[in-house]
Amino acid sequence: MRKKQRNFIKVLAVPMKESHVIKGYSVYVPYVWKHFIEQHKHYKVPVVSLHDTMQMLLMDLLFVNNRAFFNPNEPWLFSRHPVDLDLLKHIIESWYIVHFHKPLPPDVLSGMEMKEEERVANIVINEQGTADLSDGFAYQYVPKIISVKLNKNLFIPSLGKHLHFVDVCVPLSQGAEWISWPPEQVTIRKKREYFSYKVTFKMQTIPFESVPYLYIYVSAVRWMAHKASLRETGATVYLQGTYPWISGIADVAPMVKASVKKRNGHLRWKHQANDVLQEMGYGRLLPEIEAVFDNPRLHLEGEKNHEFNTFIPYGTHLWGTHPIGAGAGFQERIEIAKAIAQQLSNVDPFPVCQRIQSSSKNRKKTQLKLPPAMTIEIWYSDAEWLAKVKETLFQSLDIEAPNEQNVYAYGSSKIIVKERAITESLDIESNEANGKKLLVQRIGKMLNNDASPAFCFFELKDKDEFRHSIDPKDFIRHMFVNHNKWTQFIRPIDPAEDDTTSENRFKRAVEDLFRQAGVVSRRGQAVLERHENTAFIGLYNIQRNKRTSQKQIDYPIMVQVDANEIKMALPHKGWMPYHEGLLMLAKESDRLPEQEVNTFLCGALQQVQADHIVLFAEAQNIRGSTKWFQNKHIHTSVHPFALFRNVSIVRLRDEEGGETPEWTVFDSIDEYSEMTEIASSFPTGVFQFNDRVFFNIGSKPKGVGQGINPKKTKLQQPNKNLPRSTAVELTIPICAEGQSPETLALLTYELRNQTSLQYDDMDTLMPLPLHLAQKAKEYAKMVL
DNA sequence: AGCTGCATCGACAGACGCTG
DNA sequence: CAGCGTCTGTCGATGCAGCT
Repeated sequence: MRKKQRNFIKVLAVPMKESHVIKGYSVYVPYVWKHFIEQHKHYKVPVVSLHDTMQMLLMDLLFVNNRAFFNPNEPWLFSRHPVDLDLLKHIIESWYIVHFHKPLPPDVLSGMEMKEEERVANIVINEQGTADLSDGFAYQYVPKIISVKLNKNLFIPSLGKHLHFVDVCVPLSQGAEWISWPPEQVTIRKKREYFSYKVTFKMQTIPFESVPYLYIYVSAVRWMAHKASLRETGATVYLQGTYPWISGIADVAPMVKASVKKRNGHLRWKHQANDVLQEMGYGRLLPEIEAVFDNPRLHLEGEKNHEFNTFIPYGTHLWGTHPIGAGAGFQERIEIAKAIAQQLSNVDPFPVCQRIQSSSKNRKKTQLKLPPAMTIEIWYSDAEWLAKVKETLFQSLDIEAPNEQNVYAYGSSKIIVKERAITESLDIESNEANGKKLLVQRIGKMLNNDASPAFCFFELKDKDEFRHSIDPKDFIRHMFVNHNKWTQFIRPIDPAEDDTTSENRFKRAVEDLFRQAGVVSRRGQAVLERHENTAFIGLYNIQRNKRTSQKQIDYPIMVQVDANEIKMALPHKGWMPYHEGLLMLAKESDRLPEQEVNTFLCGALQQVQADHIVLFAEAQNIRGSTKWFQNKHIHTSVHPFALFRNVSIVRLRDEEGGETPEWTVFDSIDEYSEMTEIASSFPTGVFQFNDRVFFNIGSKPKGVGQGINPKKTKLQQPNKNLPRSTAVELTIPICAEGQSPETLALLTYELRNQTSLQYDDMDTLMPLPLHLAQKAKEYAKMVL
């Protein structure tokens, strides 16, 4: 049976058409206090710690302004209700004593005042019709203020009940957050487990949209019910309880996020929060955090030993896995978002995006396009491993039987295979004084001044197994690059590994080696040949910091794919074949001054011979070095490459940092009018948002999201992983003559869809030239 | 104009859990 | 051998205001 195609998606984003006027109460930094803090420069007054403490103790605060000490026109604290100044002073004084072991001098806080105030967040629209907010703080406090006003008692039809949400006081930068409380309970393996639904709100602008949008994300928080131990040095927990100084609070108390730190193997509250409370005269209000981690279930079951219950959300920074699967159910996710959106607007405010269809069909090529000549060296220590690599290699090249000369033909390409034994031990204790030098010597000895270009497989243990010795991977790659050799590592044969996993491992390794030689999938080659006179170019800024590289690297590269060749351009070096570019990258990558970036890009573009050039760049990567790609600067006619008439530009923005919205799917516009969304799992395709912005949903690896019934709620399938398929936002500001944003959007998807040799059965997140550019990063200079 | 201290922000890393 | 999605924490770059 043919699967019915879903033709519409609805984006879970609410347009914020009106400017917001917020009435509240503000406290400004008193002059004496500001002066006092400044006098204490030598102390490094940890203002952040004070702010975190205040946010934790004064739940009513809408925000704490961390910059207030430097900006006398901005309020320090902003609250919906009048602030109890005596209490505030008491908190500050107690905090000071705990941190400095002496009392705050008298009168430092005497000038503290509270006043009623309005803040205005106006929507300003630039000449391109793109919205921005007049008040820079608005991106942070508007979501908070909107969320505070909403009714949090929501009826969720698929659950057949109401969910009650509580506000979570989070630091200003994290937007706004709700948690459903009491938590949901499920029984897994005869044990009771807990989770809550979580809603987060974020303000986002979208190019060429005259209004900002409030993105609504619905996810799940899985609470730890059994002993929790930290893998990392810190964690965030949720606190819920009654402060002694607050009376008559709502039926369900709000929550606060608080930080926990691990020092010398022991857990403690960050900012000495409990000591501050004790200093205030309330005793140790917060529970001993180590006891909470030992038995979190006590707190979830509401046993009242202390004023505050503490809940530990599961994260990968904790050891072990959680019996409940990640993610919220598809049904509830939509229903929760809808129940919220309906309060913000009378009509259904979610924008609807229609699918755009491509009519073109590709015929898969039968052969891969390889370089004319290729030498492949296999560096082995285990004969069985060597045989396995050869077998996999021959399979990929359709070679029936090995011959004695080890020279093979594939299409018009000549392939030479060489076997080379790893004769030196590369396992050198990390405490060996000259360890690194020794390593370089030994690798050099094996290479024996042979600088003939070759693609090399190298048998090497996993990183984990070099825990007590130096990991030679970077040294090998570096030395090999200097001898014109590309490296592909493959782990030794593991007897515990099952056959299919092992086969896949070797197959993917062979494919990744071919990728380094600039080989694309059969389907990818067909796509490129259909667009014969078009050059597809990915712009990518390689960034590495000092932790992973000798020095900081900030280096733009370009990767061009067309029907004939895959090329790379480097600053001051121009275009060269992709594989040569990789070697060059290892030697040349550096910091390129910002003002030289555009010279490089334009210079390289000038040498491109094609009827049509399509440039791809990832927003989060490129907008730092080329400001034009930022939302507020992106433009439909003025652009950095205006010299070239035949250029089209596609900017991609992915999910990182919550920059793309969630969505839901449905079949037809009739269903839309009846408001009957179908919570489905994973459609793919391109959906149009406005004239120049699209959302592209790519396919997932097979099996991700399988075995999930989208009609069932999380409560009905608690142990299933319910992934959130995200969309990539495509912005197409510039179209060459004869091109339209629609055709370019479809083209972009075509270049994501099964074009990578290694993933020829699924989509890559980025289109082929960008994908290859990102992959080149591994060759940028590294730590030695 | 250069320095200092604090704040924000983006990139990155590492982990799990699912997958091919 | 990899991918994506999701989470957390760390680091370095950058930006700002005030001081010298």
